[in-house]
Amino acid sequence: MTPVFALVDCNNFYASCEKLFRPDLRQRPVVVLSNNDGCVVARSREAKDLGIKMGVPIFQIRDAIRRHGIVVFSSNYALYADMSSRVMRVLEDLAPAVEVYSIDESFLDLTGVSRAMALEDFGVQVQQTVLNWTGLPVCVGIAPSKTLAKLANYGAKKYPATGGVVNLSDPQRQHRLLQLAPVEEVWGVGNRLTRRLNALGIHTALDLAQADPAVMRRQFSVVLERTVRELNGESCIALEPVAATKQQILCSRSFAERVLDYGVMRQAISGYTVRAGEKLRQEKQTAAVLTVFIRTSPFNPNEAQYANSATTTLPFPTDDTRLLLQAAQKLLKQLWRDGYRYSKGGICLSGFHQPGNYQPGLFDTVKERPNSRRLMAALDRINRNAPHGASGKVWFAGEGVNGQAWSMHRQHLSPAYTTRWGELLQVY
DNA sequence: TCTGGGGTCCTAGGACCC
DNA sequence: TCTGGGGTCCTAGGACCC
Repeated sequence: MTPVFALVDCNNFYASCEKLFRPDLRQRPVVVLSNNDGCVVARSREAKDLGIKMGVPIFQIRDAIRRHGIVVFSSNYALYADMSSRVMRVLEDLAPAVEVYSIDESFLDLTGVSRAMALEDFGVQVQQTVLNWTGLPVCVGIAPSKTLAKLANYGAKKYPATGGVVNLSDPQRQHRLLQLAPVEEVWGVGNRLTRRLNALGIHTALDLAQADPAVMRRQFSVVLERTVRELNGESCIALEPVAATKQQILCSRSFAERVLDYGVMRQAISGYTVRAGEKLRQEKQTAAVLTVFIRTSPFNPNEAQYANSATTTLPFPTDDTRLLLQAAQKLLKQLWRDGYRYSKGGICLSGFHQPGNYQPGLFDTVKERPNSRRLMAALDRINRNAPHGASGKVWFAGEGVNGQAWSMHRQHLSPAYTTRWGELLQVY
């Protein structure tokens, strides 16, 4: 049976989440900022229509914000993650198999559904149900490959006459949309590839679909060959309903203010390390490799630049924050150079093993401390149940105890409407 | 003055093996 | 003068995604 995929994608997801709890903003332009209130990462329809570009630094559009009364939010990931899981639960109710692809997108397996009902009707039903049950608008693209389903979704968003549902099962409709779509809209074709493809005279998705897969493989890679095949309706990328286990865990932040002091940097890196350890234990993994990196801002060419990273292999894979902290602090000491205005730092864990599933070397003498497992579990339990803010939490001294000058700016944060009792929406 | 965070996969090249 | 062939594994870097 030929496979059928749907891509369901929330419209302007972060902006829609913010609007959901602020009916007064229904017709107003809204933007959501990245961490640290740095740049624009989501825009409502109205903000897009005003020409606000994705990724633009906030300080460059201060005028437009004032002139048009654009409403600005800091990103509120607790809210978005919660709304996301609500949407995904609805989709899981409706479709036989779901692959959660990102915070605001899922692929559905609709193979065989057309025997029961028209695919367009199914798409509309998905759209209506998600809207009714979560309040969030979505678009649906349906096609015989994931790449075409993405493109169908692009069509559904781009052309309002579609009502937000596009079914590309029919080859003639495929052909028409491929002709209209610029090649950079194809899933897997980014900036660099677009430039190289344009140079070869490939400008539309149709041009790419008609290219020779073997030539694309030779000149580019097996990835692009697959894209070409997928654009022709040949499914090469399967639905993966079960999320693959992670291969790395990264924790990094830009600092609210430039860091010049080693002690401050040490606190920041320690904080990221603690957070990475929590994520690691959530994943039920242990890590054997740890990388620390620090850098100055690359945006100011007049300033002295320094960016460097250091990696170490731990004596054995561990999820014990104490050992991660030791390793991270040692690496930071190697990396640190006085006299720079650091803008960002972070740590990355990799080389994962399942706990207890590791073959030590014959002459290894170091072992996990006996209380490690229970201590970390207790730590996680306390911090998970602690009220928000520092009170009631336990932490490592290395994270620092007083005001953290490096921690994020979030000047325009909305309440945690759905995840904190104290911040429930109130209706008078 | 001010520019996000967290991931994945592929490839080329070097080290090393017999 | 003239120095093989075939393979694996690892890593860094580059591309992509949202």
